[in-house]
Amino acid sequence: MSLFSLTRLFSFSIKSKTSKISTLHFATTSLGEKLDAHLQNSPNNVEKTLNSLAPIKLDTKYVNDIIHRWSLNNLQSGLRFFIWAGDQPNYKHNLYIYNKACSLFKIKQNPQVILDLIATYKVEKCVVCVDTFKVVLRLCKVGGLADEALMVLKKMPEFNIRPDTTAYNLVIRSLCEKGDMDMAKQLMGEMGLIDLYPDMITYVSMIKGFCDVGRLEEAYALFPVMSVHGCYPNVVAYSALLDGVCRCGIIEKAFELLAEMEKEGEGCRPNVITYTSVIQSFCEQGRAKDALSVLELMEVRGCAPNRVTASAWINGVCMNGQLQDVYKFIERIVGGGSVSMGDCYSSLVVCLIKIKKVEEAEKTFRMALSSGMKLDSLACSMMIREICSEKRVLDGFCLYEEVEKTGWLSSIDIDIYSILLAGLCQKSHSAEAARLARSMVEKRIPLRTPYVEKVVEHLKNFGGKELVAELVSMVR
DNA sequence: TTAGGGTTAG
Repeated sequence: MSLFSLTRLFSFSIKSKTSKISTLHFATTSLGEKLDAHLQNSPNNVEKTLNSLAPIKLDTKYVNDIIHRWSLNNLQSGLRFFIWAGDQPNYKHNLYIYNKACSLFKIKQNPQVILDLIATYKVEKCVVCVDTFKVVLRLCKVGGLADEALMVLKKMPEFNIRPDTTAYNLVIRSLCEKGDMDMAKQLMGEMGLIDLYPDMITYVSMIKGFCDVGRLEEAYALFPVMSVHGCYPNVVAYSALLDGVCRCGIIEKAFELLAEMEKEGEGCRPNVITYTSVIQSFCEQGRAKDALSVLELMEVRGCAPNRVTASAWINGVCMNGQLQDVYKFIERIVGGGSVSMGDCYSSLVVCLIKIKKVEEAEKTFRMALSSGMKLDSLACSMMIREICSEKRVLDGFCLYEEVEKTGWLSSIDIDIYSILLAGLCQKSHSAEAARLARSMVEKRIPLRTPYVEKVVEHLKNFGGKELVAELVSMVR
């Protein structure tokens, strides 16, 4: 089928979509245009102009639109608008918009823009406050600009602004993420010079930072220090340390820490996620026996494992080729009552596919299906996809129909439908293809673009014009 | 939104 006739089939849906988009765009940009005009008249001191226009009702979409426009032709003003906006009452930037600003203003490639911005504030004698700086620091943090964050922090006194604990924490966190622990440590020490004290957030950042670079002893050493300063370690602090200890593979220390957390009681006690992370970490290092000990420990402590715990363990055992242990384990964990058989077998099927034991995966899948287990959507998607990739599209389709009969296929990966349909068409299984196409139309499941031509070519002869048109109108 | 968490494909 030619591209032209395909386009004609599409034309209705495309037209209606475009008109909707352009109206929307127009509505938001008209405000932006107004702002443009004002700022063109007074390009200096953007903030003053913005304040004179206030109140402007800000939301993420509006801010997104403005920074988008200005990043193209007026980068500095765009950045200044962004900083200004982040400090307005009744509006806060979210992480999405910070990331967006980072990429639009090319902060990472050109960190100098941040320093230029501060210099401009100085020259134009802009009215800035501690919260203005915190928006800048947050932008640095999101962009991974630890050194620039530090420079910005050091500039604050020149504006007669005293940084607060949050400002310090933002910079310390940036330095920790960069792995510059010496500077982070130094900065933590400098807080005292202006009568600030590290708080729980400072300490957790430092613990995590030390662990990330393998300086475990220094992470440990923070615990007595923080207690002396009235910051009593909580489960967050302990978990950060535990995570570091696990990643370093120091098994005994991990058990010691788990015991200590339990002993410390309320606020420190490990929970299901704590234990599961440890199990996962041990499994990754091929320590299935130790992972099992953790599982026993959580049972003793009355902390019920969940499907993620089970999955971590099954994954570990499969990767180590100890498949014979898996079935015993599943019996055991399901016996505990907190995880279903279907969840365990779903994880098993996924693992088997990952280690390329596809035949065993299929056997397991069919066995689980016939014993009435509810397999999850990932297991179903991966199994069917795998069968299709072996050129057994009809088998894949039969399995799909079988699973569908059970009534729990609602969340299967929608790409699978296109893969099946295209495969059926290619192999001229016309009756099955038409059946699947009708069911896709009924469920409003879109046909994926790359498969359109192949499917349309075949179905127009066997499925009927109406069916094809409906299918094509839903392409995404 | 100043700290933290867990699995899984293409």
